Amino acid sequence: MLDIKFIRGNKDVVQEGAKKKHMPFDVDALLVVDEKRCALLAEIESKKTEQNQFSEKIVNVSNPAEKMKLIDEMKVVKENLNKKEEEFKLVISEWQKLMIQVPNVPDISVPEGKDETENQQIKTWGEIPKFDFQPKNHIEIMEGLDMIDLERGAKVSGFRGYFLKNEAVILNFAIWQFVFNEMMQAGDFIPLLTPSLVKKETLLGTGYLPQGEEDLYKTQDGTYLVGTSEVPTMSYHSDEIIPAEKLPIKFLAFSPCFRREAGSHGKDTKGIFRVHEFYKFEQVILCEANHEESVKYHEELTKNAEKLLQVLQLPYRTLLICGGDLGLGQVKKYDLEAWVPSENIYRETHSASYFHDFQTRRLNIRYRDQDGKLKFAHSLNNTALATPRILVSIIENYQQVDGSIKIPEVLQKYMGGKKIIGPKKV
RNA sequence: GGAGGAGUGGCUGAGUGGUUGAAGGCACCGGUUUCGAAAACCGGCAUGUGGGAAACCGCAUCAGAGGUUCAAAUCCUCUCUCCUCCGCCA
Repeated sequence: MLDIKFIRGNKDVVQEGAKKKHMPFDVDALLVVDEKRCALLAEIESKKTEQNQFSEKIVNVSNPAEKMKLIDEMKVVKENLNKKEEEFKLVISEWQKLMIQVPNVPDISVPEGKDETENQQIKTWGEIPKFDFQPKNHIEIMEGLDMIDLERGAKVSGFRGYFLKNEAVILNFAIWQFVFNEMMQAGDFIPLLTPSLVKKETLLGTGYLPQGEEDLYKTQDGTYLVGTSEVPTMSYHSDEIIPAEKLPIKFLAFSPCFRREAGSHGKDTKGIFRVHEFYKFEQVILCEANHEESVKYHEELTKNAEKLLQVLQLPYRTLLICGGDLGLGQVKKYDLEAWVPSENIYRETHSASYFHDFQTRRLNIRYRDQDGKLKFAHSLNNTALATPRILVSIIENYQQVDGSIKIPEVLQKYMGGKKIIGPKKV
């Protein structure tokens, strides 16, 4: 959510921002409603002043007849007030509806573009592996080593269901250990194991609702399954005033993640690249309300993730996300994509964005500034690592001609020194 | 799942229809005192929003939403959260 005062004073900036994000939003329409709201509010307030003054009089009058007369007079004032308040209810609900739809203004450095096809590659790292054999995809490799059961996954869980088996499980645990240890060394992150079942407000607060309803699983109790631990983690400090000296607060959050993938029908229907449930370590930062701070930590979060891919020796590239591919609240976003040999392309593994105070305004997360003023903090987040998706890249890049998989060096110590998975004995 | 109890400012805690944004205490900030500190004493101390150059003034806020009333922290309804007891349970 943006500050209405900011919107009033910078209506062109906000409108241009929406345009850059290719989001249909009419700032003028909002401002018309806002004006109505302000006018009605002023009217109601002056009527209430009158009412309050009358109340005071009524209290101080001892003569019963006079008191009755005043009360009768008040009834008229009250009736008028009620009418205005009914009117106001309609206006305010319209206003609120519009307010939560105002897109945050993208940074000046965000490139123009209508959708993901116009994102800009700004960096590549690592050497794309050359195989002297036809590389298999992760499904073939994993099935060949009895590491996955997709058929039974579908039988038990439905479309996009999967079982990881045997070494895949060990590898997965090794990755978690690795990520956790690396990240804990990387900085002052507070490890957090979060709920994955959350209340609606958390999703509104982080900006996943109202727009993203169809991609969320909802329970019969009105709660939702999160698509990322960013949601509970950001909500952790909601409605709080954080002591300024505690900022920045950095979380390394972990949770299962659930996504309906409603907008991705027919995409990546095989394997474990796109699944309905997965696990993710997420980096979340709350910092002072200052653009430079946000930028600084955005780069830091991105570097942390890059470091993990580099240590895993996975070739990747960094994308600067264009306006049309940004979310409602995002100011700027980098995606990291790791190399997938079977498809001969890079595919997304990380997404780093910052929001300024868009989320904290909705979640009411504040701190007291040096000059004693309460301010909404800034928020940012980035993936640390998600499984099983990262397995796709690891397994495909590390595959051997005999169908076995070399284990990335940094993971070996988490797998009892094992250096290779397979090949399967016949 | 059943039966009860509770939710007031940074904390504690009074307040059960009428100058209550809310007593008292603690914490915090300023001052007096002191060589300095502690103690004591004096003063200040919520947030949001509208107006104003400012002083200051209006409105709202006592978990949240709605209702009753001329008037609600106080009465009624629903929701949320917490506590106690019983049942069930990884």
